[in-house]
Amino acid sequence: MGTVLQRDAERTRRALLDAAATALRTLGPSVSLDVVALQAGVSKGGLLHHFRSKDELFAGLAGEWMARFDAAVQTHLDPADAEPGRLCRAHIRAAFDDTVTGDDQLWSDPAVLAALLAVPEVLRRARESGVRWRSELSADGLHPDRVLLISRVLDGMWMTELLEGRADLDERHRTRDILLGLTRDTGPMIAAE
Amino acid sequence: MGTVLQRDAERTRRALLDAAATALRTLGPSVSLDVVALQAGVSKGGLLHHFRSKDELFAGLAGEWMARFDAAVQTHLDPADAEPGRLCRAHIRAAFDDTVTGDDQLWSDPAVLAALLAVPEVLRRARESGVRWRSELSADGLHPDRVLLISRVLDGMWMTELLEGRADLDERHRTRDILLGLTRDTGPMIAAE
DNA sequence: ATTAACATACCGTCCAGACGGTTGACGTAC
DNA sequence: GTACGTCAACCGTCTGGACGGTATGTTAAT
Repeated sequence: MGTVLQRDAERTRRALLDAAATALRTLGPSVSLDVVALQAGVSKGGLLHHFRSKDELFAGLAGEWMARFDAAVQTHLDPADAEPGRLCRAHIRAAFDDTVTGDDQLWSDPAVLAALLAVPEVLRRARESGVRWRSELSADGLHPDRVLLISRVLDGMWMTELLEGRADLDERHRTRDILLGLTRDTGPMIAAE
Repeated sequence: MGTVLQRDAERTRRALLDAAATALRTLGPSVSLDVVALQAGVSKGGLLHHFRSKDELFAGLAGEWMARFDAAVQTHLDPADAEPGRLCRAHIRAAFDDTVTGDDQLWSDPAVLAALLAVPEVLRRARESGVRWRSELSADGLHPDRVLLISRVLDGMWMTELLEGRADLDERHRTRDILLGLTRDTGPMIAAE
């Protein structure tokens, strides 16, 4: 049968990351390793076996966060869509996906993101991904001004959710539809021209 | 002559807040009171005289930040502008003001903002201001969709600067002009209709 | 003299990380 | 198939230092 890891290391690693995210959301970046370990049902020694330092734990969190982000975008890529702006549309649909639930919901909590970005080392890593996403979106075939606007709005969603909580469904749908319209050349033009 | 405060309490208070912001940017929210006090040229006892606890210091930081934000918007309010969207335009011009310098620049550093928002208590206060700004902008006489889009983009600027650094001048100007155009009913329409 | 504005010394707690152990899975040899 | 070596996965404890906050002095303005 499938290789069952000895004592399921991967499982505990996941549990540790989930616990860290949970604790981060409620306690901010000042969480202690003890709390995370306890929450994950592991001793502190066990935690330090998987992440040799607190920074490494945070780095792992950042990696997990970005991996989930990439995966979410990938999920929302429409195979039937071959027109310019398809990647933008995937980003938009991923950002406004309201069907996420369970553990995944934790990782889309803006408070977790804020706590993560407050850690200088994490911020450094996030910047690298930031420029990658930027270049990918730029190569999506849309007018630069449209990409510019869409990117800023998507970024803004995080900040807005952090400051005002998640908006009601109607507003979210309006925002999403405006953005999706911006990805269609037939949609209302916004760039000066 | 003008009331010179005894031993210039106001001055040291400012110095403490500036030092806290500086330390916050480089060290994240785990900054210690000792570091802040040292940086401000004050003993820890002196710090605790002005801010009786660490939370109070953070609360003071948040208050200062929001006060500076309000002041910046106020500065960019055009008295000669009486048309709908004047408050939105002030927000936009404030967000894209590149002439800020010196101490003020520190307070417009997104890393400071991120570190602040990671503190749960600060986040709570920020939320109150968030809904206030929102209602003010809604009463600015513009189409709701336009306000929606503009607000999101302005919020997004913080996140973008945090993740990618400040964009070059050309891009900033383009973004600003797009937004300013959105505040004019004669500008290109974006709302479905 | 009184009070605000600091400084100094100190205490109790918390916490990151080190360290030495223990347990269980897996291969290997017989 | 069983005894054994080995290595990753994990546990529990300890410690040195950092850190928030208190308690108490000291100085300057009014």
